[in-house]
Amino acid sequence: MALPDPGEQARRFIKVREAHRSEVQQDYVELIADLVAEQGEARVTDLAERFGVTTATVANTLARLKRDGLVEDRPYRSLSLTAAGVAMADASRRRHDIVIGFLLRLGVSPAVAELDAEGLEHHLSAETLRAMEAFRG
Amino acid sequence: MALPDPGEQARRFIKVREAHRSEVQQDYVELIADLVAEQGEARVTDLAERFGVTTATVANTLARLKRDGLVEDRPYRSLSLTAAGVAMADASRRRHDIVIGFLLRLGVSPAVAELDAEGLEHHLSAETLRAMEAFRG
DNA sequence: AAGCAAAGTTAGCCTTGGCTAAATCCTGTC
DNA sequence: GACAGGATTTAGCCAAGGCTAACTTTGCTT
Repeated sequence: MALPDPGEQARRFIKVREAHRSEVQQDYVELIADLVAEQGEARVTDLAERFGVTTATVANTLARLKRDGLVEDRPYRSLSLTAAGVAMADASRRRHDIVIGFLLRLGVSPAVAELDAEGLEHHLSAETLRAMEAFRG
Repeated sequence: MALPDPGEQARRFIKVREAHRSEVQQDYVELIADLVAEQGEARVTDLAERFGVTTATVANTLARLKRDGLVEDRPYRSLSLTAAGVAMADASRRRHDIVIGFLLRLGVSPAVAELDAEGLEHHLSAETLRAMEAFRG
C-alpha cells in the first residue's frame, strides 16, 4: 500500500473541498424546487424546518444564493429559482435519484438509502454515476 | 415523489453536517498514520503538500487535533498520534479500503475510485458499508 | 561553532455556515 | 382600517478552515 504521489493526493483533497463549497447551494436549490413542485411555493420557514436550522441561518444562506444568481431576489416573497438555479436543481435531483436507486438495488434499506444519499451525492464523479446507473442488482 | 416528513428530512441534513465536522480530523490522522508507516515520520510540510494547503493551515488544524486529544503535542517535532488518534486512523483506513475495493468491483477506474473514495467515505452508514463489503462484481 | 536555509509557528485576516435577539414586514380578523 | 401574530430580515456573535506575512526553531554544512 504505497502512498500516492503527493500532487495527485493533493488534487483529490482539493476536489473534496471544492465539492463542499457547492453542497449547500445544491441542497437549497433542490429543496426549493421540490417545495415549489409539491406545494406551489417555498417559504423560508419550510427550508429552516427541513434543513434543521433557524430561519436566520436560512436568510444568511439565501443571501449567498442570491448573490450567486441562483435564487430570485424578492424580499418577503415566496422563494423562486433563476434559470441557473433551476438547471442546478434539475441536475441535483437527477443525481439524487440515481444514488437512491443504486443503493436500493445494492440491498440497502430505504431509510438508510435516503440518509446516506444526502451526504454521498455530492462526491460522485460522472464515471461513478454512470457505473451506478448501469448496475442492476 | 412526495416530500419526506420535515423532521425526518432535517435529521438527514443534520447527520451530513455532523459528518463534515469530523472529516478533516479523520483525513489528518489517516494521513499521519500512513506517513509514519511508510516513511517513519510525518512532518508538517508533508501534510501541507499532500492536502494541498499551506503549512500555516496545517498548523492551525493540528492545534484542533491536539486540543481534541488525537495528536501528540510536541512542537517542532515529527507528528505522532495518541491512542485515540491511532484508533480513528485504523477505522478510517479500513473504511477507505472497503470503499476503494467496492468501487473497483463496480467497474470504476482506479484513478476515479481513489478520487471519489476520498469524498465518499465520510458519508456511509454501517449498513451501506456492509452492503459494499458483501458486494462481489 | 557559525551561519544559513528549511521547517514550523504565530498573528491577523477572510468566508462559510451555524446561533440568538431584536427589528421589520405582511396578512387575516375584527 | 387597525392591529396581533406569524414570517422574514438584520445585527452581532462564534468556530472551522482557508490564506499571507513575519517570526522562531532546527539542523545541515562548512
